[in-house]
Amino acid sequence: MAPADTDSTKPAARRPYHHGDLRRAILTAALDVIAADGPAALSLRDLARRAGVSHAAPAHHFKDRTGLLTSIAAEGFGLLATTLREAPDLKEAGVRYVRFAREHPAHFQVMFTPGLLRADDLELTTARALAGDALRDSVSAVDPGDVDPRLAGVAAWSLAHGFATLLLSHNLDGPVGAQDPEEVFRTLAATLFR
Amino acid sequence: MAPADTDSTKPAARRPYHHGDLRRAILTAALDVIAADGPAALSLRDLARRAGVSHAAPAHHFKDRTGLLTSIAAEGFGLLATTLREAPDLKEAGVRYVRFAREHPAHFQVMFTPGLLRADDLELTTARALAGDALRDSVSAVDPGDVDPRLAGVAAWSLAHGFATLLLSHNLDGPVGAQDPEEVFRTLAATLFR
DNA sequence: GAGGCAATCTTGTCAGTGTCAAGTTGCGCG
DNA sequence: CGCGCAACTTGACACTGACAAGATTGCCTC
Repeated sequence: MAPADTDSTKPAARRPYHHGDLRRAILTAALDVIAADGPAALSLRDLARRAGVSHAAPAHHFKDRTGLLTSIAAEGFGLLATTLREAPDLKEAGVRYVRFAREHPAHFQVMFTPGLLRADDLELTTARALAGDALRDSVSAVDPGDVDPRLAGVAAWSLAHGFATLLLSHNLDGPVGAQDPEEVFRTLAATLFR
Repeated sequence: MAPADTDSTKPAARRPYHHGDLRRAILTAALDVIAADGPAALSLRDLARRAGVSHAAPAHHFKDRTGLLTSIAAEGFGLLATTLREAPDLKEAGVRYVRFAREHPAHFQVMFTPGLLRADDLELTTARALAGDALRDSVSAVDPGDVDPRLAGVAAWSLAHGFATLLLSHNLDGPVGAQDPEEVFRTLAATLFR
């Protein structure tokens, strides 16, 4: 309850005002709820309660329920873009795509559910474009071979996205079992893209 | 508006009672809403209004909002199973998987969003198992070659599912463009599984 | 260093929703 | 003929998202 650090030096970024970092608090609480019970279980009032603020406080940071989810999606695409950029080659990019979905299930789920998002939001569209660029670059880095690069991109993305989605929806619990999903995907991609 | 057939012969199945086939009416209305605006936009009271019944009527056929969605998912898995059974080979099964997603977007969406469903529902689990069997049979029909058939199944499913999902979430509007998605998937599968 | 200003948060309210409980209707079957 | 049961209605309650209007507080300027 009592402030742990009363030193006057402001850490680095803007520490907003008089209550705390509400925006971030609500975001992380929302991510918890979504990861546990899906976006449908998310309630602004519940998030406000968890953060110890009044029921209308969230609306000031994210206007809407849709606004909150859109912010989450934008953040997700940003994270995904940097993740893909760190991959040395295409196959590894796929592995990290799957890892991203497992480590950020809430982001992932929201990112690919357009019905929840404000499609024309600027932050969202730019972040998504950035992630798209990262994916395209990964594809073009591979030896062009004889296939249409755009088709190859769709193939790689479909494979990784399908695997990740089925994984999150517990549809691979049987086939994959106790094995490490990333390793399964690695061998899968290797046999397919040989 | 007026009943077209007033003949006393009951068609074949149980024509319920004094109002009409409410269960089916609510199901199809729900599918319309979900296809248009996603499962989040679905309201039992709205469905009741469309069917011209009182707000609590749907609860008698599907207990819950979750119950309604679970029924939709079960129906979807049933449809998917028969669809897959009709395919001559594995690649064609993939094509029909994609076609299924396009023709039944509401079913597809709900089927793979576990947060909306009653996971232990009997109808659902049996229908899902049936679809799983159909998929497995399609995979085992192909020349076993040198790869683990279970891995091959996961690969094929991931590819088709990822493609379908990305298609429905409008993430392939750019790369695929005006081309026929099924044809794109066909060539994609051909180059990948050569 | 004092005043004001804008961002942040609160309080109050409204329509809409899911769900439960209890009543009503009407068909079918004995 | 009447009785039972499934299908539906009516009513109520707690909860939610959204909006409007007011209160608080940190910061910036002069």
